[in-house]
Amino acid sequence: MSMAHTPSRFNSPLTSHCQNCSLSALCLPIALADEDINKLDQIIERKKPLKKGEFLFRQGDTFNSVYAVRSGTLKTFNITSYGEEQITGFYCPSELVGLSGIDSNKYPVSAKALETTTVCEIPFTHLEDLSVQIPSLRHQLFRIMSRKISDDQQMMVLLGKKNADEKVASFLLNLSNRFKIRGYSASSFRLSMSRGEIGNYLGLAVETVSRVITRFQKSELIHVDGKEIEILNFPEMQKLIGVASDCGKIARI
Amino acid sequence: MSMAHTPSRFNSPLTSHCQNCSLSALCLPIALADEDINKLDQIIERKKPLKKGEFLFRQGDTFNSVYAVRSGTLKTFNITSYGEEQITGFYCPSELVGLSGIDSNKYPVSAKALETTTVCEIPFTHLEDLSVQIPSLRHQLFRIMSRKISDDQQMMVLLGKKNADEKVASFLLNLSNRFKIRGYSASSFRLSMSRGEIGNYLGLAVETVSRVITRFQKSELIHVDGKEIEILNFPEMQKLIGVASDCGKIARI
DNA sequence: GGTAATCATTGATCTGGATCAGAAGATTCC
DNA sequence: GGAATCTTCTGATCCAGATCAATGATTACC
Repeated sequence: MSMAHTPSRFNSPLTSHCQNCSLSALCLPIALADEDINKLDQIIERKKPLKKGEFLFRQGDTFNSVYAVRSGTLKTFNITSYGEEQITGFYCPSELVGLSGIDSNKYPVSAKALETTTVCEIPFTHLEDLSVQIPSLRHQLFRIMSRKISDDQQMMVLLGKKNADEKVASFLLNLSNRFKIRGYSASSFRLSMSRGEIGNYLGLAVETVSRVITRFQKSELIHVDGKEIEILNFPEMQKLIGVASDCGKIARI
Repeated sequence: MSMAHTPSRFNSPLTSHCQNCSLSALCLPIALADEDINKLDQIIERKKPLKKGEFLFRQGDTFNSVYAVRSGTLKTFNITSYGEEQITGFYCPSELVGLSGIDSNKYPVSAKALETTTVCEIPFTHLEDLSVQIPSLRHQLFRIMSRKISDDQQMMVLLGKKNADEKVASFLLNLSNRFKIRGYSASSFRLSMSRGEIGNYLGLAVETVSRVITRFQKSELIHVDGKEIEILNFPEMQKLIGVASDCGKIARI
């Protein structure tokens, strides 16, 4: 399945194998033996890049694979009964899209590229088979799904309890953290989604997102230039979202 | 690990093994061979009932097991930075609690009984081991986690885009459906949670929940007597939440 | 079985963020 | 390169649902 001899598919010479991929430390094969990485490498297909606005898959399509983002950004979304879109997630490099399709064998959401985006396609039946042979891969897979569940639940807390300022601050710090984890700057980055998409995701109107961002800029929490964001005052931003490191203790009362 | 000879643990004679459990068709072992159900039965511990208000586990506790609800209801919740509780889910019989703890090896939420509740404890390392031996169990486990991810995303749509009427209607129909699946009446059931807990879960004030329920009753969509709910007009209720069976098509535009 | 505590309901008022409207910037695409 | 189409921003107005307040109805607990 490796692409090395399949010219019709996209294949950057330097990252055409999991071994050489710059994301290898972040992607699935954490701490896999060389031999195991080879096995994983065998089942992965590197697809040609998606252009902005192209679909990776559509709500209702038959589920066959999960996808690891290699570069670029994707959004996943539902279409509500009135035909409007509800964004359920943004996916950055090294993140896995499509896990929600396992249950019903259809993707319950659509996935669309926000900019030019490359992904690795991982046929799920192969991944499942491989997970039997490689215990650490299996455990990693359970962990990734578990992580997704707890992240989504955090998102439910955000949507249900937080006000506009807290929502936008949480969003920016969450992105910052994801960039940091993969070695990019935590304080300075580019938003690949529009204000409208941010609002849609956070349950806010575009105008509100715009106003909050302007307000944050005026109070020198962040500096904004179009889609370029710089976080100037981390402590204040964190105070805004109420970083509660002592949740466990409070819960104990 | 079977409880048959361990008097210190709760053990109803009729449901002390997975084979005899009335939930067997709903719980994990879908379509497992007898021999496989036996293996699963070996690792499961039947715990003594939780009384209303007791914790199954607390946010921050070390993760060891997932739990299948056998009778009663649980809620899971986070404590926000201001010490208020945010409910992230309700769990009915045959549903699995605790999956979000796999990733960090700690439960990221607390789980508390809403009424007298019995659970089966399933040590996760055993379950993982067993999932290697029994492919259908492994696949079922992936499906359950995948299902949880798509359900939570539906919940995000609800919290982000729906108004009070739609939220309450969705909540009632969702419960109705879960009761129906396990063979209880879909139209008549008892709410084990308070109005306050419903509001907390849906991102609404208690008063709003109360008013919506009263309004639904006045327009003869439902009949309410305290915690007893009867759904009188399913089509209208479904219209309210916009059952869109043609989402896939709309998404295609 | 009686008192305290919690829960549910209803009414009156207030407000955060939605909606409407318009005016600049950016992008896209012939 | 310029018209058409998005995107962002800002101001004015409005409203769904929060908050405040008060009174019954249940439930829990000595």
